Amino acid sequence: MKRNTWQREAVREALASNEGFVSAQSLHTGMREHGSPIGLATVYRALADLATEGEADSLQSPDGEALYRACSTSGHHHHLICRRCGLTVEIAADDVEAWAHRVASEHGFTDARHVVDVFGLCAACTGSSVSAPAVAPAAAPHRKQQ
Amino acid sequence: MKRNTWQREAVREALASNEGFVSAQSLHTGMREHGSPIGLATVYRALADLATEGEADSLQSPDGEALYRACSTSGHHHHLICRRCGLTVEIAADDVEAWAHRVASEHGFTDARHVVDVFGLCAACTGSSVSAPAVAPAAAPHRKQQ
DNA sequence: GTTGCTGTTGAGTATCATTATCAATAGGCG
DNA sequence: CGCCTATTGATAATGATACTCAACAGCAAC
Repeated sequence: MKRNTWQREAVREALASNEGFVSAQSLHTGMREHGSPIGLATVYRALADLATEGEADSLQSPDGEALYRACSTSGHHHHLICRRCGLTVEIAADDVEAWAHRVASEHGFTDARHVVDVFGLCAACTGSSVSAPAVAPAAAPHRKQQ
Repeated sequence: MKRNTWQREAVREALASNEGFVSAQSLHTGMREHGSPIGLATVYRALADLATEGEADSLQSPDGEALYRACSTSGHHHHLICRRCGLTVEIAADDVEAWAHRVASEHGFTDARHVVDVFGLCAACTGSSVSAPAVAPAAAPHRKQQ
């Protein structure tokens, strides 16, 4: 039986309070900074569950990190993501859905899924593009500083 | 100055001899099995270089691994990938390019890039879908066995 | 409210991919 | 041929994520 724990709810809320995509790591760090003693493993588990249940969307960042986001639109959709501040807009893309299935079947492929995401600079970040990030860095996805 | 080494050439060839996307790890393993004493770090470096120079395309597998492929089409294009055997077809997608830029600018985003890939089952794999993989597993991207 | 069963948690550890380190090696120009 | 320096590769380091297992905490029955 599935139990209700404050941890799972806390992860859901922390995710919902985020504008854009966040990594499990940074979500965990953020939650601890807010006083929650939640464990890292639990955050990973909760995020995986939410993604499975369709309450969250996930994508792979170019760095190979998995990023998560609580999505308001329940159905299938795609994302327009600011690569500077992480701001995310949900976009419907019926044209693209149709295109994906068409090219798949043209080449004999079946059971087509697709990954379609657009990265750019949002209006705010375009303006302040040359200087340091002007927006809350907490909202931005975690980046490795290698 | 950029030097020509047999290692770099060997990676290029190994990549070219592959139908679909391969991970750096499996490419390295395969090369060693063919008798090449090349080092893992060198394979990573060579793949990163090839990707930078546009001689190879890379994408993140759902497992978070980076996969590489030698692409014949020089310009910008996308991929239709069999999730069973790794077979990859290069597809042009002018419609999608236009769409991506349109939705980006509609939302005030600039400098739009996009990730567009279609995963499915190729004709051969669709036929043998219920049983074990019928195609050469060497051609399939490496998968973690967790 | 108490008890007991069992799903969940979390600290630590393991694993895997990838990158950094650095001494030894080998292009390629003179 | 010899030198300079880019490249290599064995190994260690790093970072994300998954696993382990004992302690804990929902929840239902009493």
